[in-house]
Amino acid sequence: MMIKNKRGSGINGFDVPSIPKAPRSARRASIKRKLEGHQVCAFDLLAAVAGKLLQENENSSASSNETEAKDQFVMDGDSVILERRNWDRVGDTDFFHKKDREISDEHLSALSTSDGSENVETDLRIGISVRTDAPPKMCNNTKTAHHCKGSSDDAAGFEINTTAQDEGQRTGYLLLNNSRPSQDDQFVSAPDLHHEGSVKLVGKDDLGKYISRCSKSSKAMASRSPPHFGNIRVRKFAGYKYWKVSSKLGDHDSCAGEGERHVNCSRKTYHERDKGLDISLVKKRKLCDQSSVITSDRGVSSESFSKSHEKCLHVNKNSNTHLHGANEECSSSKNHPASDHTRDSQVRLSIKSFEVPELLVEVPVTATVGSLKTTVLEAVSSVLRGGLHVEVIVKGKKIRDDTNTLMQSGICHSSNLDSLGFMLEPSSPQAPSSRCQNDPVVMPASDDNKSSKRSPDSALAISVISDEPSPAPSLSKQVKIDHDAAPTASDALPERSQESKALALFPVTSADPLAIVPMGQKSNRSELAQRRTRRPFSVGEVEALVQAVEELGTGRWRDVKMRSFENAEHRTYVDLKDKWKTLVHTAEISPQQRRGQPVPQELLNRVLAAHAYWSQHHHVKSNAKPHFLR
DNA sequence: GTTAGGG
DNA sequence: CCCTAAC
Repeated sequence: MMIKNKRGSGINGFDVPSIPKAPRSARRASIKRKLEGHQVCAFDLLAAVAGKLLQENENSSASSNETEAKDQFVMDGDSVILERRNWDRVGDTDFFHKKDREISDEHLSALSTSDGSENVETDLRIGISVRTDAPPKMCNNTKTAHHCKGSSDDAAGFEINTTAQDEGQRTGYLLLNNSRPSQDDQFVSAPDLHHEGSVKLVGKDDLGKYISRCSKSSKAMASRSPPHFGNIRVRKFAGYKYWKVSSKLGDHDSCAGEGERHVNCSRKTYHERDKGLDISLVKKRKLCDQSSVITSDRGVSSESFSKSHEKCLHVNKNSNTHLHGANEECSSSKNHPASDHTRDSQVRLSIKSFEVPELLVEVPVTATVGSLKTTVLEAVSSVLRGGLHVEVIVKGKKIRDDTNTLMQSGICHSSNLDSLGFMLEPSSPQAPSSRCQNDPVVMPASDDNKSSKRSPDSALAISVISDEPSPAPSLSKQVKIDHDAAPTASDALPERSQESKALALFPVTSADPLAIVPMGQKSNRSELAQRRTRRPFSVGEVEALVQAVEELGTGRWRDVKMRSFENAEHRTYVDLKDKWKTLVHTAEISPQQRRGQPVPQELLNRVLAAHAYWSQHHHVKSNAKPHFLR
């Protein structure tokens, strides 16, 4: 089985870059991320751990009954501690007793770079303390997590328990089911998915409901039909559950009590609930001072954003109530009796789901379903391993300046919230370079500003590309066929190694067969529509283009397309027109000013000649060849 | 649907 | 590469 970048189709010996070349924006974001605060670190830590577990899970079938791992991650203020028993079995000993005050990407990466060769059942709990204004001693207030331990099944529960005394408590949960499907038929689509034909990778339920139920009756949870994923596309990967804000200082005690109760939730229930790959994240976190967010995974719309003037917030574990009255329960609202002014200054927002990086998976049609499942799992794990960070997207644009206020960013009125989106991005590009070629290779999809326009609930898409030239029609519905082989004359692909990096990023457009369908919202699709991945023209393509223009002129782009780029479906005639435009420009500037893949001067000379000719003979766009071609 | 040009 | 006006 081979997974590769879509653009790599037709290219043998696909060279997996050690560091996939992400668009500048992505790289910039990655760098920037390192400068961000604890929240992001905590967030990424969770993602990294999730990846770790998934990875292990993948290899866990042989020894599923082995000793249970019991570990703890604790982020204590600025520090991170991971305690994990028998962690050495998976080779991350060095990191996992690390207490480091510089939580860096490297650490997070280390956390998740185990080769996973050993099977370990995992049951982790993460305690995270996000310190804001609290003095250092407040770190001692961190609630150390305790696992939902118990049975030896292979589910894993994470808990985020954050405490900052001067801000009340914030507690959230990341629930990650690390179980493996025992049978293939567990990958059928869940009947309750919103969209048939799509596959969810995520737990659909609110963890709050889940845990609540778990607290009451583990039987009920155990009997629940599991969320599923399967088929070819994984549609949704993770939803961050609600968390509720209250400014009532007195509330956090009860909240903490709830949290403790959740902690005791039997891990077995997790396991029994989820077969297959199921990731549910319940998370609560303070985004910025005086701001709180209620999130749920119910859909896409952004409908509430609660901003508290208080510094106390706590988790409302009852998911059944999180959609209503959240804002009203903020003591700030109560303390300042629901003045319109107060309400106007607040934005309530419900994050129905996060968009996570797209993955591309390529498998031969002769691959087994089981191997496909493995591949998908690998894909997901790969992304999670790299860690994630959150991007905020307003009207299709990422808000990169974290210092902007919501108002400055246009996140203030409900009308604006329609175009508000969140996206999870890989913190660091995966570097599967060590893999042998036949191993599944998964790359995080590109981000750039392209994906920033993606539909907000386009959580996770995995495009499966067939090597078969003409797959069965029925298959073509589900399998994205790649016809992106370079056009006729571009076989040489001298820039191949360069391209192979860029290839790592291949977005799925909403029009693609495997595109993700918005769950609840359709109106903002245009604003969040996805931008195509940049695909530089190869020299061969340029030559083909020049040739065609020489013969057809500059006003017949559709003919050019049909003549020389008929099979290059990713090149529209507009693309060709644009490329010609840039070619002319390139030819007119000095070589020193040119950038990108060098175009042979000979070709540029032909560009200039053709451009000059057709500028003069614009009216002679007949079939007659220009004189310089005769 | 195409073309042309600005962004 | 996107968007849109103009055809």
